[in-house]
Order: sequence, then structure tokens, then C-alpha cells
Amino acid sequence: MMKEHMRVTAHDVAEAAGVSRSAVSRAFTEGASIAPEKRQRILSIASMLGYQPNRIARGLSGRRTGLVALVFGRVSSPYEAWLLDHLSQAIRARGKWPLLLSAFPEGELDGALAHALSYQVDGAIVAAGSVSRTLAERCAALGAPIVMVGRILDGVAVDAVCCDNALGMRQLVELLVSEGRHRIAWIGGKAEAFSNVERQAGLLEALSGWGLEPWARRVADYSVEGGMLQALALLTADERPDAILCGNDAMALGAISAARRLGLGVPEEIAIAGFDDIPAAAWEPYLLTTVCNPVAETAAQALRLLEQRIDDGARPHEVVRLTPRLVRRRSA
Amino acid sequence: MMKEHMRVTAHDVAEAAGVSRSAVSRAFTEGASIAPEKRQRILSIASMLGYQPNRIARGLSGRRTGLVALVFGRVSSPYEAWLLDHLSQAIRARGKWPLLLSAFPEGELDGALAHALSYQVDGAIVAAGSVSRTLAERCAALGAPIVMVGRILDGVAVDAVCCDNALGMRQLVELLVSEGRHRIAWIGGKAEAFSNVERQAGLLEALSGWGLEPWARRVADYSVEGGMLQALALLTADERPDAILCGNDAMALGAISAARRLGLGVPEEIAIAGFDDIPAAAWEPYLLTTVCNPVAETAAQALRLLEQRIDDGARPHEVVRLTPRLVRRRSA
DNA sequence: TCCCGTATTGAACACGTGTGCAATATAGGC
DNA sequence: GCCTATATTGCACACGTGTTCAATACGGGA
Repeated sequence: MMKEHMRVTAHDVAEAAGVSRSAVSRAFTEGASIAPEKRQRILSIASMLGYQPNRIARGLSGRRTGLVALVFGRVSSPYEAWLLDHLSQAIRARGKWPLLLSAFPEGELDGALAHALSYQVDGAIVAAGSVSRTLAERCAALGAPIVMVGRILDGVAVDAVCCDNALGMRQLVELLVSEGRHRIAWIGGKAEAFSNVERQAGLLEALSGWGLEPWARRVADYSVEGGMLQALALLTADERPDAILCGNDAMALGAISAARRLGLGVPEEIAIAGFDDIPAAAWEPYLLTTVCNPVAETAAQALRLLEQRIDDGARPHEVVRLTPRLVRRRSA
Repeated sequence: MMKEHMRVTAHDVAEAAGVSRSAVSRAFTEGASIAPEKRQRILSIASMLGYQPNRIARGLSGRRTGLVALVFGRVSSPYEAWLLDHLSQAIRARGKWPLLLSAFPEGELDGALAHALSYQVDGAIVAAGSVSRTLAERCAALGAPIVMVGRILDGVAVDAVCCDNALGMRQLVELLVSEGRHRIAWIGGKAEAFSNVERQAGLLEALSGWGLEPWARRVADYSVEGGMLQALALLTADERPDAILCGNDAMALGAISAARRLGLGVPEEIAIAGFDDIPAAAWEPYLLTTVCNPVAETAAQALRLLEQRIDDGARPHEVVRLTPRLVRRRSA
């Protein structure tokens, strides 16, 4: 191939500049011992030749590749896409590159992450709700810098950042109850998903604080379609709830559609609320009342934790709990 | 750090198995010359030790890293997220890994792609609508395997896959006109965006085929919010259009919201159509009539072109035009 | 038993860079 | 002008792998 023939290496630059190859390397290394004017000359000649240090080789020699693995289950759902956007932006802002791991069957995840470590990533940010405990422990044991987002594993020594799901649910329940809603139904997500576990627990606790119990409980898959189907079932039952709380916004959007399809007024006849505050929640036909999952701050904190962990692998593990904010719109 | 201390290399495996390091390398190389039973023994010892070839080192020595750069402008918008999902899935299915480049100011893109090439990616799939012609030419000249998605640059020798935007617009116009709509307004995107250029040109051509001209032309930014604002302006003007064609689905969703806000019936008083068929287009409150941009096939074709280009850098360049499919829902 | 062709093997080199160490240049103080 | 502390520099090695090439083992036919 032509490619390798045209590739310009540090050696070429050194020759052109009449210096040693080490000098070229040092010119590109922040804080290395080299005369300022010589560095300038080398840099200018390098850019003239179109030279750029080969990060692969650099990663082999030094111990840093500048790669950060982003472990996602799926990217297409609104919340994940949103989070991914912020994370990749944050990573780029720190001069690193995101290596994306996504879209594989859940079971394959463990193997995939191990595989990714063979790329010598400096660290990984895991946003997949379904990483196995075993994998997390293995990583922790391996000493690989890892930050979990939206998930906390008790007893596993891992940094994590996660919004206070229980607090969010408490705010929602308080809002609904204070408006006189007492027949509150719940549409949750998959039982294994951590966010769902915490949100459901928060819901139950908050309700019992008012001496209430869920009017009904149903399970969907965090999708719009799933939310709609379960809401249809709830709203056509003999005893209708007067409010539906959903485990995430997507299902809540589906629930609103279900109510409309049945000719029920939202929020007059049925109040509906979600969780996350994805962009679509603010769209005119929905105006969903929800709880804002602070994505930007989540990304920032995750990256901060990761960098601190990379710098000092022995520091005590930290769990950051972000405060969600109630967003009142029309649906409740 | 502990990490490097614990790292197990081919050398360790060779020692444990009582063979040369070359043998270990060959055991992990498909089709290399090695006795079958020896390979099995090495592989089993390797997995026992938790060894895995270091892809970074492998990329340095061989010429393949197994990395494919995905160049995106932004990831958060629905269509991009959707495409990204399919692309990353397709890449993973081929045993490679996606390296994500996104979320930088447009101008920085050229530098970013050049930077990414320093990771020795085997190739890149560029989905950013706004890659400069200069950059594309530079890549082509550099011989780096590149496939452009959703964009075609005349005169630049690059593989590309792109849906037939003009055909899509023709189908939409035909549908609208055949239903008696003659006052068709257009909300386009940024003038530089390739998809917008083609779609707008297709619209004008199709309209003129019926002896028509756009009732009005406005520009937004491919966002829901932008679409709503421009639609509000259109629908409150003295002479109202009887149909609004939008450059993409997101703007069309905004337009539907605008019509609702003004109490106009969709499609009775105003027909609205978009382009792409993002998931949200099928949501109940919208039921947007649109044209389906075949994302899965786009991803598959892009990867096919990339792999062929990697295998043979000299083959003639290919441009794949995918056929969009009209999706009739309620809004038109 | 000997010879030759073939399947395996191991040693050595290449890939492009960072970095420790000793050597050198430079400047400053006397 | 000389000596010493310091700033630069270049050499050589390390990083972990793929791959070429000569050497070796093996097996079969004469």
C-alpha cells in the first residue's frame, strides 16, 4: 500500500531538522527538557511535513493511550443518546478520545469489556445498566480505572456517579398527592435494571409515607411503545388510577398517547409523570412533568472521578449522588 | 502502579507453555503455520493465565488496529443517534471497534480527523454533514480508507452511501399535489448541509414538474424548536400554505406542534411532512407522514464499502444510492 | 538406510515512540 | 581564565507484538 510509504515518522522530522529523534519526541512532550527555540523549530518543521506523533506507538511506550472506553448497552434510546453526547464531549474536552462499546447482547458485555481493555484504554466509563457484578469486581481487582454511571453496586469498590432516584420519586409523589391524587399506578422497567430498582423502591417508600400503596404495578421495557401498551391496560381496567408514574420519560410519553387514544384528559382525568427529562419531554404535545436527571453534571463528575482514579489508583472510592430537580409541566 | 506488574504478555505464556514467543503469536493468528495440538495447548494455557494479545502492540507491528473511526458532528439529535446505533452495531458485528469522534465545533473537524488518523484507525466512516472538501480531498490523497455517509462530494474520489434525497422529495410532492395541495411551503436546514441542498433541489424540481413553486421558503436548524418557530411564522402569515414540507422529521414535529398551538387541524387544514422517518415520527401524537431513510441498510453498505476499500485501496470508488420509501401516516 | 520435500519452529528484526543515563554545551561566580 | 552547577542533547534500551528466514523435525519413497 501507498499508505505506509507516505507515513512520516519522528525519524523523518529529526533528519529534516538536523536533530536527534529524541529531540522530536521531547518537542511534542509537555514539560520535557528541551530548548524553547529548538522546540519551536521542530514543531514548525513537523507541521510542514505533516507529522503527527503516532498515538499507538506512544501508547505502547508510555503507559497512556488517551483512550477512554464508553460502555453502553444501547445508544438509540433518547436518554442514552443524550448521555453519550455529553460524555463524548467531556472526554474530547479533556484531550482524550472515546472508544465506544455498545450494541451487543447483555451476556457478551463481560467479554467485550475485557476485550476493550486489550486496547490499553486509560479507563472506562460504564453506563450499561446491566454490567454483571462479577465483571465489576474483576475490573476493580484488575485495578483498571472504571467509573460507573447510573448504577451503584454495594460492596464493590468502584467509583460511581448516580442521581438520587429515591429523592426524585419522592418529589413526584409529593406533587401528585398534594394535588389530591391517591390512586397512583406505577409502570416500571426491567427488574434487573438498577435505576428501576431504586426508583421503584423510592416510590414505595414515598407512598407509604402518605399511608398509600401503588394502585397497580406493571412492567415495560423503558420504551415508548411499551409504556403505551401498559398504560392502555391500566386505563381500561375497571378501577382506573388517577395518576401514572413511569420509570422513565419514554414510557411516560407512551402513557400520554394511551390516555389520548382513550379520550382521557391529561392531567384532568389522569396525571402522568416520568423520569429523566429527556428533550422530548418538553415537546409541545407532551409537556411532560418529570424529574430532571442532570446529564451534563453526570458526565462532568464521571470524568472527574475517572481522571482522579487514573492519577491515583489507591485513593478511596467515591460515590457521587446528584440531586434531581422536579420539572413541572402540564401532564401532572 | 500495580497494573503493569500484573500484565501478562506473550512472553509469560511462552514460558509457561515451554515454547517460543513466536509460537504464542502464531497461536493467536488465524491461518498461521503452527501444529494444531500445539495451538490448542497454548490457547488453553493463555486463557488460564488470562492472557490476551495487546491490540495496541499488534497495531504497531502489523498494519491493522481493528479500529474504525466514526466521525459525527453531534450525536444527540434523533437521526444521528439512530444512525450511530446501527453503525456501531455493524462495526462490532465485523469484529472491529468504533472510535467515536463527535461534538466539536465544525471548524475543528479537520484537525480532529487528522488527529484520529494518528490512532492508526483502519478506516473512517464520516457522517458529519459538514466535512470540508479540503479535508475529504486530503484524506483521499492520503489513501486513508474513508466512507462518507449522507454526503456526496462531486469530483472527490471517495466512497459514499447516501439515500436518494431527490426521489424522496418527489414522492412527497406527488402525494401532496395528488391530494390537491398546491400551496406548499418549505422549511429547510442550513444552506451548507448536503442533505438540505439535495432535498431542497429535489423539492423545487418536483414542484416545477407540476408547474408549481414553493409557497414560501424558510430556514431552520433541523431542530424541533426551530421547526416550530418557522412554522408559526408561516401559519400566521396573511396567506396561509395548505402544506408544509420540512427538511427533516425533527422540524416537522415542531411544525405539527405549531399547527396545534394555532388550533389548525392536521392534515385537514394544513398537511405536514418530514424526511428520515425517525422513531418519534411514529409516535401517536404525531403520526408524521415522511420518507424513510433506510438507516440499517445505510450502515451495512457503509461498512461493506469500507472493508472493500481496506482490502483494496486501488479499486474504483463507488457511490451507493439507497431508495427511500414513502411512509404515509396521518399528517399528510 | 539414505535422501528429499514438507510442516514446524525459533531467533532476529521491525513497528514508532518515551525515557533514563551519561556526555556535552552553557552560563555564572570567583 | 577556571571551575562548577545547570540546561540540553543524543544514545540506547524498552514497550508487546507480527513476520521473515534459516534451521530443524518429520515422514515417506527408493
